[in-house]
This record gives sequence, C-alpha cells and structure tokens, in this order.
Amino acid sequence: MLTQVEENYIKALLHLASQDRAMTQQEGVGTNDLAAYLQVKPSTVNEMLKRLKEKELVNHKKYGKINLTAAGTRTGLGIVRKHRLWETFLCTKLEFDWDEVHDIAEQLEHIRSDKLIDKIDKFLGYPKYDPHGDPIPDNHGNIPKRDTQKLSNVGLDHSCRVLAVRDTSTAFLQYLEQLNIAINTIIEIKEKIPYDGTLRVEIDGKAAVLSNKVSENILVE
Amino acid sequence: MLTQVEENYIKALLHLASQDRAMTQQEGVGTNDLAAYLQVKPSTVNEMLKRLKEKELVNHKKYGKINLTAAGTRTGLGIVRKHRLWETFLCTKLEFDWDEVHDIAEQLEHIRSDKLIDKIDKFLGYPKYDPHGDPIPDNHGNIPKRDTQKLSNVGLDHSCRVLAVRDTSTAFLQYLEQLNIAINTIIEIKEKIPYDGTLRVEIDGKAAVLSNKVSENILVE
DNA sequence: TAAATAAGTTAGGTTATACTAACAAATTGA
DNA sequence: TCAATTTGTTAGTATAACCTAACTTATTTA
Ligand SMILES: [Mn+2]
Ligand SMILES: [Mn+2]
Ligand SMILES: [Mn+2]
Ligand SMILES: [Mn+2]
Repeated sequence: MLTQVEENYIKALLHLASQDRAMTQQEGVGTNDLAAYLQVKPSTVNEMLKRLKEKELVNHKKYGKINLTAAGTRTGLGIVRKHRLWETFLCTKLEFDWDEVHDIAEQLEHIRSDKLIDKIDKFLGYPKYDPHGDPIPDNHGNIPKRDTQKLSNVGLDHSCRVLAVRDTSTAFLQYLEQLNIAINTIIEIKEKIPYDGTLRVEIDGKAAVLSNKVSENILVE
Repeated sequence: MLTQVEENYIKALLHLASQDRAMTQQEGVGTNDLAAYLQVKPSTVNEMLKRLKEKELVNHKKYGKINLTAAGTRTGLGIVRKHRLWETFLCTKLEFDWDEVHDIAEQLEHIRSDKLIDKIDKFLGYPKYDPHGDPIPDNHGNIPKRDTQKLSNVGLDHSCRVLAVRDTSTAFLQYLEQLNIAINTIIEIKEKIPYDGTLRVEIDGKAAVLSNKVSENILVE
C-alpha cells in the first residue's frame, strides 16, 4: 500500500519519463529533475527513492538515472487513470470548467477503491479522453493511441482540429477560452513569423495571433 | 487548514458528544473515550488535543472533559455533510449498496473543495437524508430535525416505518437486507418478549424475529 | 478513609516526509 | 587536463502522528 506522497512521486516519474522520451535529446530523469518537478529538495527525493526501491517500484543506482520498474509503471498508470476519469466526471457531470478540475483531481486520484473507479468509468460511458484531450488508460493500463502534433509544427495554410493541450494550468486554459480555443476547435494557419514562430491563425472565421509558447502547447490533427 | 487526521478527531468528538447527549446518564467525553473510539492510545489523543486546542477547535483542561468549540462544531458538521453527501452520491448515482459506501466516504469526506461539495449537493437534488437515514447538514451546518424512536421502544401492535439505522457496519446492514428491512420498510410489532426484549414482527406480511440489539439500532416513526 | 482501580498525563522512542548544510562525484570547458 | 560547475548524496534537524512505559490525579469501594 502506497502513501499519497509515494503515489505522487510515481506519477511524476511516469510524467517525466514520457516527457523525456518525447524530447529530441533525452538522457533520463535525475534526482534534481524530480526534485524540481515536485518542488522539493534533492535530498528529499533521495530518501524517497530509497523507499521506492525497497518496494521495487523504481530502479536507481548511485549517481545514475531513475527508472520506473514494470510494477511502478503499472501503478503510475492506475493513478493517471483515476486522475483523468475524475477530471472527466467533474466536467461532464458536475459542469466544472476544464481549468478548474486539475487540482481537485489531484486529491481524488488518491481515493482507494477499485470498485469506485470502475463504476465512475461506467457512469461516464467509458470515455477515452479527458477534458484536456489526454488519453485515459483502461483498467489494464492500456492507453488509446492517437497521432497528434504540436500546432507549432503544422504547415502554412493547413486547417487542423484541436485534440489536446500540453499545459493544464488555469492560466493557460483561461487564455485559450479567451481565444475561443477548446477541444475540437478548428484552427487555420495563415502565417508563420520566422523570427519567433508566432502564428497568425483563423478561429471560427476570426483572426488571432498565437505566440510560439501557446502553439507549442496545443496538440492537433 | 486541518490534516485528515485532525478532521477525524473533530468528527469523532462531534459523534461522541451527540451519543453522550442522547444517553441517559451522560458525563462528557474523556481522553480514553476518544482513544477507544479512534483506536489509538490515550497518549496519542493527548498530543492531538494540544494541537486542536492551539487551533481553538476544542476546549480541554487537564483531567477535564473534552468539548468542541463553536468553530470545532462547525468544522465537524462540514465533514459530516461531505461524508453523507458522498454516501448518497455513491448509492443513488453509482448504484453502490448501502453497506458498501461508508468506508469510501471516509476517504472522500476529506477532499477539500467547497465548490465540489456544493455541486454534488445540487447534482443529487439537495437530499435531506443519506442512505442510512442520517440527516445531511446544509452548507450552514443546519441539520433537518425529525422525530424518531428506537424500534425497541415502540409499543405492541403498532405499525411503523423505518427512517434510519444507528449502526452502519457492513455486518448489520447485510443482516437487515437478509431480513428485508430497508429505509421506509413498514414493520408491525406482534409480540415483545419481556425477558430479553426480543421482538416478533411482521415485515411485508412475513413473520420475523428481531433481537433487542437489532431493534435498538433501527429508528422508526 | 485508605487502598485499589480507573482515567489522564508525561517522557522518550519511531516512521514518513520535509528541510539545510556539508560533502562527493560527474560533467564541462578553458 | 584540471579547475569550475553541476549533479547527487549524506548527516543532522523538524514536525505530524503514532507507540510504550512510567507516572500522577481522580474515582470507587472495602
Ligand atoms: Mn490534470
Ligand atoms: Mn496527486
Ligand atoms: Mn457513513
Ligand atoms: Mn474520515
């Protein structure tokens, strides 16, 4: 049985590993990376690693990179599943906005009951994606695959549909709402400024300008 | 901000205080009572009391009885409200049985979000009673009043409707199901054995025998 | 009322999860 | 290549929440 904090470390490792894999020049997750992500000191991470190693959820040797074991990955996917199902519940059943649900799901993801999460899944009609377009693992840890790319990589004059966001912070999501961008919104690329990657686009027939930081965090196609 | 454990101490004190008031010869809640109820040692309770006193949630002087302050009572009612709303949600929306929901609600009651619990309340249609017939405090801490009495106190040949149960353990609730007793079931008292208070009753036209322990834990009228 | 028992407190120890400060290893780059 | 910088570890401290053992105060009862 894991504590909530242990679960958060596992989930963070899963997240950082996938980030890492997605990056071009990856080189594994270190103590400092995990500490920075979780906003704790590296020494704290070190102690936690000792415990997670004992529980055989991570592999790590002195001065080396940190890796989840198969069991650790399974555990992490279970937590992600709960997080995304709860977010979906909050949006579709309780009418929360997509920028309000993450923090509450951070708490709900730690509720221990297999029966509960399976009933929520059923109640929601077995959704495949959460309110931010992130895939929801099924109860075996399988994640639906889908081809997406960053809006920043889409070529000129193409039209594309928003599938997901890569940042679920309230600030970003509220800015997207202001821009009239939501999941399934169609965006047409009109111009790309070579200097800084700024995009001139059309949304619902209206012109808008998106910074590179914004278009990097929108997944389309 | 309270920890989950602190919340459980407050809730326990609220419960013991109401039990106490209901008893004939009450005399207040002591360290040992609380320790026994929470299944911890009295010394642990003592430490926690120090912290709860600092937070002005309880009054307690050395060797004296323990009392919730007004703020403590308000806090406790908030937790009870969450507990009972979640239980109601689990039964009415997710089709859990009434004997399965208590333990899950013990976890859910600690989720921190006023907005969430008010939305759940609305989603459920502002229920007044939980699946065990317990009253649900509103968001000001007001509890619906209702006259009830123990089935064991009902006179001979009376018919009465089950309003609530005083024990929410799985064992008791499953036994009630076996006896075909649920909330709103009509029970007719046919005979009361003076020796041990055993009741011969009729439920849905069928005869049954209820021990005093059972009839003490059923509230009717 | 004094002894026995019950109730409550204190002291000191443990574990999980944090921290700071000091140190060691690995990497970088002049 | 070796000094500087970055990265990672160790040692020692703190707090919440638990424990046991020893002690004190209050209540019961012979
Ligand atoms: Mn989220
Ligand atoms: Mn979390
Ligand atoms: Mn309950
Ligand atoms: Mn609880």
